[in-house]
Amino acid sequence: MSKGSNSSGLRRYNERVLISELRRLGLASKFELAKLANLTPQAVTRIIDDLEQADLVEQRGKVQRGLGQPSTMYALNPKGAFSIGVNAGRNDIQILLMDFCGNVLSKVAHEFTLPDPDFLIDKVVQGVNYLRSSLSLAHQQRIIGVGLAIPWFMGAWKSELNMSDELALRWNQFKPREELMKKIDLPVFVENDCSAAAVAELKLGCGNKINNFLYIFIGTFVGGGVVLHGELEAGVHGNAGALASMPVTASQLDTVPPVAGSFETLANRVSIYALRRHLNARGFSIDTISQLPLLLPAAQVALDEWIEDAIDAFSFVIFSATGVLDLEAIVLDANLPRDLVHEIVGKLAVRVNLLTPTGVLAPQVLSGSVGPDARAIGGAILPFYANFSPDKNVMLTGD
Amino acid sequence: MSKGSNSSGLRRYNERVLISELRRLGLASKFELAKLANLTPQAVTRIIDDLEQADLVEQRGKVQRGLGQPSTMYALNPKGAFSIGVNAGRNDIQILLMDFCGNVLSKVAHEFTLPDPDFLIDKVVQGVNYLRSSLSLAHQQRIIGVGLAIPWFMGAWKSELNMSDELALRWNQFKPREELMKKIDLPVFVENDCSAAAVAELKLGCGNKINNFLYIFIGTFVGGGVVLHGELEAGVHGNAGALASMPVTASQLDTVPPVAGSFETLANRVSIYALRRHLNARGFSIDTISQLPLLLPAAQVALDEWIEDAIDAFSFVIFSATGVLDLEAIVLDANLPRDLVHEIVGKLAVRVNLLTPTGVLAPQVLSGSVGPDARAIGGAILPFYANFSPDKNVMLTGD
DNA sequence: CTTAATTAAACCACTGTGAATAAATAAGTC
DNA sequence: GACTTATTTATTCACAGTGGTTTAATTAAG
Repeated sequence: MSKGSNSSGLRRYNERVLISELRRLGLASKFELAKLANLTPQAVTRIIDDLEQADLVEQRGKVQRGLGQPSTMYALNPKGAFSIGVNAGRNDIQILLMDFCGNVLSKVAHEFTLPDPDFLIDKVVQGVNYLRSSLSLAHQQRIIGVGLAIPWFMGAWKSELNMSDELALRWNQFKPREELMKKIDLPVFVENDCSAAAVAELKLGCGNKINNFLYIFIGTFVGGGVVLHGELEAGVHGNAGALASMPVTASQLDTVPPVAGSFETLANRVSIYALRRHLNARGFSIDTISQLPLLLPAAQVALDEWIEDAIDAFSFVIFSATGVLDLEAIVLDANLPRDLVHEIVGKLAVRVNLLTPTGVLAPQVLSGSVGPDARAIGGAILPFYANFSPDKNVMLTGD
Repeated sequence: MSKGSNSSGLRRYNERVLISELRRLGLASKFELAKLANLTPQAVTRIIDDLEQADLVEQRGKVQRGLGQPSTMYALNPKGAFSIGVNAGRNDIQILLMDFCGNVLSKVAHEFTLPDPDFLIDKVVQGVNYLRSSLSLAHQQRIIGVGLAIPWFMGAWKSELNMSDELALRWNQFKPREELMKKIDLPVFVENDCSAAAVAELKLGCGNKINNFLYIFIGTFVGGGVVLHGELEAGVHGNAGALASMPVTASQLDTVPPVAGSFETLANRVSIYALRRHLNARGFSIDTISQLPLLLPAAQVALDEWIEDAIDAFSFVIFSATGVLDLEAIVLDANLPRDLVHEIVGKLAVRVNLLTPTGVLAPQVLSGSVGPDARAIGGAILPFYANFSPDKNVMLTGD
C-alpha cells in the first residue's frame, strides 16, 4: 500500500521543504535554511540555485549580523507562480488572483440567491478568465491552477434554504471538478470550503506557530477543517470537519426540535441561519448579515442570547473534537463583524477553560487571522499546496 | 519546521516500506514487492538482500506461476526481532513476548486491586526479565524494546475507583517511561493503552484493509485510538482518542448526574464501571466482569437496558468523531464476552446507519479482531512500529 | 524458443565532506 | 587614524558516497 521513493522524489521533497520554510520565514539565507531543514549548506545551495533559475525564488539583498560574511537573503518570488481561488457559497461567490507569496492581486465577487450549478459554473469561468487576462502573457503562463472552495452537500439543506426538490437534486449530482475542467484549461483543485479556509489559516494565519488545530467557520451554516502536523486532514471522502451535523445537546432557544430519535445539530444552533432565525423570533429581521450592526443596540439582548447559546453548543463540539484528536488549538472565524468574532472567541475560551473535563487537555481558542475571505484565499492556496507543500505523497510519485 | 532528508533517510524509508508490505502480505517475491512499492526490482533486490543478511527477512521456497522462472518467496523472519509488550491496567497487568511476525510466544498476567506505581513497576520489571530469560542468549540480543500500554490520568478517576488522595497524587506524578528506563536496559516505548490497542488492530487486525478508523475499547472505563492513513495519530500530547471524557447527552438510566454546567461523559454511560453500577442498581452484584455470564439469564433485562443506553451514547460519539474526521470505520472491542461485543457492534451498526445525519458519510462499525489482549499486543508492537514502520519521520532523522 | 524472474555492471541523481574562498568585524601595530 | 592580520561566518568547489535506475545478460521454467 505505502510506496517507496527514489532520489528525484527525495529532491522534490527537499525542494518543497525549503519553499515552505521560505514561505514561513519570509526571508532567509541559505545557511539558515540549511540549519532549519537539517540539510547541508551544499544541498541547500544547489536547490535554492535551481529554484532561483526557475524564478520561484529570488535574492533580496544582504544582511550583516555581527561578524563574518553577510548573508545573502532569499525570498519566494511573488511573480514565480500565480493561482486563482474561488469560494462558491450559497449566496455569493468570490474569485481572486494570488501571487506566489500569498498576496491577493485582484478580486471579483457576486451575490445572488440560490444559484443553480450551471449558473455558478458560468460565473466561475467568467471570473477566472477575467482575472487571468489581467496578467501579462508571460505571467499567465505561470498560473498553476484554479482552487475551488465549495460546501459539500449543497442540496442537503433544501428545507432551510427553501430549495426546490429539482434544484436540490441537481446540486446533489453536481460534480464541480469535472464541470470546471471542461471549461477551464488549467488544473482544478477542489476542497470543501471550510477545509480550504483551514489551509488559508495554516499557510497565512496562525499556522506559522500552530500545527494541529480545528478550524471552524461560521457562515450561512457552519463548517470546519482539520489540520494535523501542519497538513490538511481532508478525511477519506474529503469530508473531515463536517461540523454542521455534529450532534449537540438541545438548545434553550427557539430552535426547531430535531425529529424523534435524532440529535440536535451544531448548524441548528451555531450559524448565521440560526442567528437570523433567533433574531426573527425576537422581532428583528435582516436580509443579509452585513445589516446586523444596524439593529444594534436594540437587538443586543437577542444577540447576547444567541451568543450564549452558541458558546454552549460550541464547547460541546470542542470537547468532542479535542477528545478525539488532542488538538493544540481551535481557530474560529466567521462571516460576522470582527468584534463579534472576538467576543465569541473570548467567551468561548473562558468556557472551555472552565469546563475542561478530566482526562482532556484544554486547547487554546483563537480567532482566525485571515478573516471572511479565508475560503477564497484557501481556494487560491490549494494549487500551491498541491504543487509545493512537503507532504509525504511528494516522495511517492517517482519521476 | 519540517525537515529535509538525504539518501540514508530515503533508504531507511524504502526498507520500512518493504518490511511493512511483507508484514501485510505474509509472503511475497521481490518482483511483487517492487510492483507494490513502486520501486525497481533492482532496488528491491538490494534492500531485501540486505535485510536477509540482517536476519530480518528470510527465503521461503519458490512458487511457480505459469511460465517463467519461479519466484523466490520471502517473508519476515520471526526470529529476526523480538519485543515485549505490557498492558498495565487498573486491576490487572499482562506482559507478553512477541516475535517479529507478531506471534505471541509467551505471556504472564496478574490481577490486583488499585496498585501503586512502585508495585506496578516492580511487576513489569519482573515480568519483562522473566520473559526475556525465556529466550536463547542470541535471541535476547534481538529484543528491540519494551512497549508499555497504560491509561493516562490514572489518578483522575479517584472517586470512581475509591482511590485515596495520596495515591491519586502519586499516580498523577508518575512518569512510567522514566521509571521503566531506570530499571530495564532496553528501549522503552509508552502509549496510551487504547492507542496501543489501535496499533494492534492496525497491524494485526482489520488494518490490513482499513486505513482510517477510530478504535474504541471498553475496559474499566472507555478509551480509544485514532488511525489515519495507516498511522497512529497520537495527538499533540499523546492523548488522542480520549473518549472517556467525550460529552454525551444525559442517560435514561441511573447515572450520577454531572455537576451543574458540566456535561455527561461517555465513560459514565459506556464502561464496565457503568455496566456494573447499573447491574448493582438492579440488584445484581459481581466482583469482576468475567462473572457476568453467571448472572444470566436473570440479569438479561438489566443488561439489555445498559446495552440500549450504551448504544445511544456511542452513536453520539461516533457521529461526533465522524463529523470531525470522516473515518472509514469504527472498530469496537471490549473486555466483555465475545458474543456481547458482537451484539453491541451489530446493534450499533444498525443505529448508525439509521441516524446518519445529512452531510456526514456513515462509517462501518466493526468488532475488533484482536480481542481483549489488544492493549498488551499493541504494546508489544510499539517497538516494531517505531523501528520499522514507514512514517514520514523516518526520513527526517539523518544518519 | 518463448516467457518471466532475477541479477550484474555501468550509470545517473542526489546529498555529504572537507578544503578553499569571500566578505565582513576585531584586534594589533606603526 | 591607516594598515595589517587574525577571526568569524557564509558560501562554494571538487570529489566521494549512497542509492535507485537502466540495459543487457542469465536462469529456470513451460
